[in-house]
Amino acid sequence: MSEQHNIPKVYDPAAVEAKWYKYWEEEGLFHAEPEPDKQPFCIVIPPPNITGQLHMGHALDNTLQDILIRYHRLKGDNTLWLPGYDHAGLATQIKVEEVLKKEEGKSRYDLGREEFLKRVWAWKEQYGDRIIEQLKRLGVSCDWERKRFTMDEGCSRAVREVFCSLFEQGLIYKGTRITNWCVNCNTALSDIEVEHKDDPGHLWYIRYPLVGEKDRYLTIATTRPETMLGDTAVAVNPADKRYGHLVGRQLVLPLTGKTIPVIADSYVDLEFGTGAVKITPAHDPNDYEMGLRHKLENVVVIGMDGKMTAEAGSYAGLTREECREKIVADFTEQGYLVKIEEHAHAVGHCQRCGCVVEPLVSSQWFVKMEPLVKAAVDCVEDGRTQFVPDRFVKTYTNWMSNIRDWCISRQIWWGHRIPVWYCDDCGEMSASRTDLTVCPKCGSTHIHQDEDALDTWFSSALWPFSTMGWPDKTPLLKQFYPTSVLVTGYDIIFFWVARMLLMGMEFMKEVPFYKVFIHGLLRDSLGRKMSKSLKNGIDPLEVIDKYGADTLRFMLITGNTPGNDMRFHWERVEATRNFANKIWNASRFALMNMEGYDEKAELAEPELADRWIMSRLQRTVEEVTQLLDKFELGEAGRLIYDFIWGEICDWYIELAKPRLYGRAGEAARARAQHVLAHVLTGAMQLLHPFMPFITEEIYQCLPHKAKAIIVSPWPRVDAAAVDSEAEELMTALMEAIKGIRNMRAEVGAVPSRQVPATLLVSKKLLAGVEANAAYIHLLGNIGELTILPEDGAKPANAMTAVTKDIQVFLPLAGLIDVEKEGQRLEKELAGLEKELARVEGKLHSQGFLAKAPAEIIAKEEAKAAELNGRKSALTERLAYLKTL
RNA sequence: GGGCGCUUAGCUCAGCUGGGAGAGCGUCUGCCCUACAAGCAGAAUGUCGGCGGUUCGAUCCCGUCAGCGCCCACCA
Repeated sequence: MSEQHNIPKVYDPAAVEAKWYKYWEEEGLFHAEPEPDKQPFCIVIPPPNITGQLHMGHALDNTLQDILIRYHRLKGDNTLWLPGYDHAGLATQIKVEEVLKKEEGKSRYDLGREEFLKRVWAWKEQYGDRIIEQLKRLGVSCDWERKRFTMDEGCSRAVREVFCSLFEQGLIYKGTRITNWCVNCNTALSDIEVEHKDDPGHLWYIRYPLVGEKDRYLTIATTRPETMLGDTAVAVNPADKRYGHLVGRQLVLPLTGKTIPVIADSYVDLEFGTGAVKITPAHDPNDYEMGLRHKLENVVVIGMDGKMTAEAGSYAGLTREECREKIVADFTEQGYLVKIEEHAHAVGHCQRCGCVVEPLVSSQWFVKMEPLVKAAVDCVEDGRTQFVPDRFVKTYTNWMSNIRDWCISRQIWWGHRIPVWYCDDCGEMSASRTDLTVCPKCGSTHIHQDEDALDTWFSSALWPFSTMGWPDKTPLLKQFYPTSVLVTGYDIIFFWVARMLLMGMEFMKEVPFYKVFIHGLLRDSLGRKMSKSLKNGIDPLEVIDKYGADTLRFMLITGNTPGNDMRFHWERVEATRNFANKIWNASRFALMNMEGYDEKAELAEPELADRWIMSRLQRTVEEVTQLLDKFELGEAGRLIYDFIWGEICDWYIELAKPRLYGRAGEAARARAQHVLAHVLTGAMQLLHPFMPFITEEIYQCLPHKAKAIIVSPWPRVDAAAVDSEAEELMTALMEAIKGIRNMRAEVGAVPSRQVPATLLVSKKLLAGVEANAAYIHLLGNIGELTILPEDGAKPANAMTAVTKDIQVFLPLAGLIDVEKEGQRLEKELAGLEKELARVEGKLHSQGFLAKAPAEIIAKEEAKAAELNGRKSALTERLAYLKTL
């Protein structure tokens, strides 16, 4: 914008954004060092996956963080936004395996662990920074010098420390039990990585013959007939009179010839199905528990690959699905099938690949949750960590109080390898902070490390302190832990927020963050989740390319409220782009009229518009500050929008034009320039957290003190500049001008011609209106203006607008349609009377007068007086019209 | 089976400590006036989902019903 005479009419964000981002970064303005005597403000970024591409969710999440960060930086806090990325174990491994398959036709097993990991690291080096570069385009002001990675040396050391510490306390253990197994990804999963969907299915009723009794059966109902090959019992409820006599008897397991017992267990629901349940301990979590209670055998008929095992006899080798089909066919053929019912039930799917999760027995590592939960729940319940909005506290505590042990081992290679070594000689199992080569117990060198890697979320859980140098006691930790705010979507409260609280409380003995600011999901214009498969995702980079990052950012945070989902509409992008352009043009206007501006020039006394807009700026600063402190970013944005467009542009600039054009002399011009520059600068500072680029560009062109707006001081409320008197008078004038414009538009024929007008003004404002009559001339396009006290003579044959303090008469003789004007006034009167009736109803109510606060009563009384005044003026006018 | 959210103008949504219903887009009317037609000026449109309750007063608090959506949950 430096070439003031050639400033383009349309704002072009591309060049501006690249220029300022480079400048901020090169000047080190994002960087923070611990400064113990300053108020810290810190956010750790939710680390994006190295496989990631920027999507709208990131754009929203990071815009929110950047707004908070920039706001606090302006407020003078020692502000650190600590960035980094996540190795995303399974996701990344799958991605690299895909590439490997496609390009070389090989699997990871073909390469072997070591070679494969080299490939993943290479992939990370090549593509890992892609999303970082994309984030930069959004304008995020992270301290890139401190960029961390969940698998860098420091974070890995923290992972080891935490693992070993929990292991030593017995809070990490290895156990053989039934866990969620993805037969496609070939790994165990934690409970929350399984997505339950209600799938339409069937309930098959099958009869199991009683041993030694011809034609006597016990009929069971199942949703998974193929697991019957692994049945080791049938259970009934001990209170079930229908089956009491069968408990202890033996049944023939159809198709196998095996015999299994009928057992009694109160877990069984009498109402469901037939009240008799087949028990498959190896393939169902409930049955597994029951198997333990009754010491039943686990017969594994489904393998880790999702295919039937040798135990399945003639069904071996079939997939689960094929086997089900065949079993049902065999049942039917052999007469065991009684009936089939439609039955929708929840089926677990792998979050990553979508296939049906199989509960299987395997040996896995778990974190024992119960001893950790209390501290993590207490700190939220007592408010040491607060959720915004706070309804998510309930979501969090509910989940935490029902939590089961966390399965942390994954049968993958990419990630933190479990730091446990097994001795082949003495059988000792040792967890170690450093790699072992000899068995600590027997000294044998025949040891091997556990093959599995940790759940990605294990390292994410440590992120707020592992990135600050823990387990060392670093200055960074001292200054910035606990962090100030964590910003994330409600969809990862369990995956991440909860785990950070658990680990933070355990290892730091302090909350990891004081606030959790939760936002919703971005959806497409039809309200659908944006997804790759639907191809309905909007690429944030496309929006930035077409409209600029400022526009995307402002669009994302306005018109929606914390924790709620939001739809993406291109129309809203355009509307926001228009706002950016409006700002651009207002600034362009200011600069074009700042020529010869001298900060030391003699200034004329401020006039009404100056006092008014300065006062409005103060109030806007105050409100915006309060809203930002409450995380109500959308409302804050709206207020700034209204101030800039609705007050600076629509009124102040228009009123300042005569002076800016030099028609009132140099001192008056300087005053207008001074005020416009001041107000615009203040508005840019308020807006900077939301729209960093355009505000920097404009700030740099206006007279400024700080080296850049990004490090300028946040506007402070200047009580002396608040001027209620000016606001009242200005409001009255604006009302009158709107009344005039309204009447002119009604008539339609005289918009461009100056017309005379008469004003009757309340005593209180009479002098003020007289002194500022020029505003009415200018914005009402009024020629000769007669200003009289409120009891002055009303002009005949004129249109009338009655406002609180000013009655306006436009003598549009010959132009007004008496009948139409009468209708217009009748309509206004009707609305007014309705309102008056409501107010007076209140004022006549004893209850209201007795119980309402005095200030409300006074307000209602003032309202009644005003409405009465307007009513009599209107009535008078109507009576007059009828005489014409 | 629990828990939560939403229902406000034609559309998308604001409206946070209960006191005269708002914005953007769209629609209609008039304007290329020396910042901006991505603009200016004006207008129209709402039993704030239904029903009860609390209150002097409810879009806002409580209860209930309805519709939509989400999350959690080991009843085959």
